[in-house]
Amino acid sequence: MIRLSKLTDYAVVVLSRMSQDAGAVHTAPALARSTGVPEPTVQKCLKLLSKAALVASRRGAAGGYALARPAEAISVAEIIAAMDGPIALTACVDGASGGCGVERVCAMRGGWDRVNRAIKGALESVTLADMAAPSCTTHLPGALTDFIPAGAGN
Amino acid sequence: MIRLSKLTDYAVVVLSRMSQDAGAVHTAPALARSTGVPEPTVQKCLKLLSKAALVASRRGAAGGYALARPAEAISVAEIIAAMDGPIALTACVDGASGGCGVERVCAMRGGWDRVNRAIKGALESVTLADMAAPSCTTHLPGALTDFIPAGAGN
DNA sequence: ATCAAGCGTACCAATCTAGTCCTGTATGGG
DNA sequence: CCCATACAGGACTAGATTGGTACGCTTGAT
Repeated sequence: MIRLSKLTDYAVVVLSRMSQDAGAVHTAPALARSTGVPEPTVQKCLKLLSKAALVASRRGAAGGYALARPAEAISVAEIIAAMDGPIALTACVDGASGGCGVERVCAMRGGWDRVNRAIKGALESVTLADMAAPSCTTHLPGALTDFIPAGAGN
Repeated sequence: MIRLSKLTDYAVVVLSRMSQDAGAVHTAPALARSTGVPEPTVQKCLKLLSKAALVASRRGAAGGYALARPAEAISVAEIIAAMDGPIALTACVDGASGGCGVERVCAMRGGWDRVNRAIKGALESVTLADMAAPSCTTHLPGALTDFIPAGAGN
């Protein structure tokens, strides 16, 4: 399974929570309370997100975090890149020239690159607004089931 | 980084090596020698691949492995599924109902599913033949660089 | 019968991730 | 002016996952 780190998952949750009051300043403890994610983890997420300039931080007594951009302008690809680093499938890709000792392997990097680009495109086409938005509307009981194509995911 | 396991990477290498003599029977030690991948690892890969019916195994003294299908009929998605299991980004997706304890999170599963499907499509569109073939043609220098999001510090 | 080669399982080691905590710094209110 | 609040940054620990290895068993040709 191609695994996405939990931190990224949490980040999406936190960001989508923030997008419900876009422009408002949210403190880390408040976000932890409203999302159910442990507070230290929320802080860790927000720190990484602020480093990536996806959220704006304000220090001090009345401080907190706010979305740096509207939710429509934040892609899932950016969130993943902020949390997990560059989006790449293979170790060969991220500049590790010494990593893959087998040289003849590299002959197929072009193929991986093609896959990588397709995946990146898929991730960029989904915004935070898409994830957070009328979720309750689409999230009917059982709606998820037929949302998944037959045989997909396996 | 969305990480693909090394086993999968090795599997592609081994399979592409086998596709150079499609139809022939290759022994695990011979494949290990010709690819540079450690022999036990090759064995592990081939076992998983034979379980997934991507390669046909032949036991006994003159045994070995052969591609079960022509390289054009084997997609990267199948290889990944054989090695790493179902293709899915989040833990929520693969049937783990108790996995994500935060219920309000699940409101956005529809969004993840959309991403998952796009990724799966991308992986299915690339075949083993595409990976093994004249890849050097498509592997332009720098093509990889602009794939990685700018400022995505690891 | 013997030997080569795959099959299966279990096991160990290394790596990576998740989660926590601590110390510092800035801001605003009393 | 002082203190409480909240972010910033890093270090650290525990856990899980993965990669790699080692055994013994089964199969089939010679």
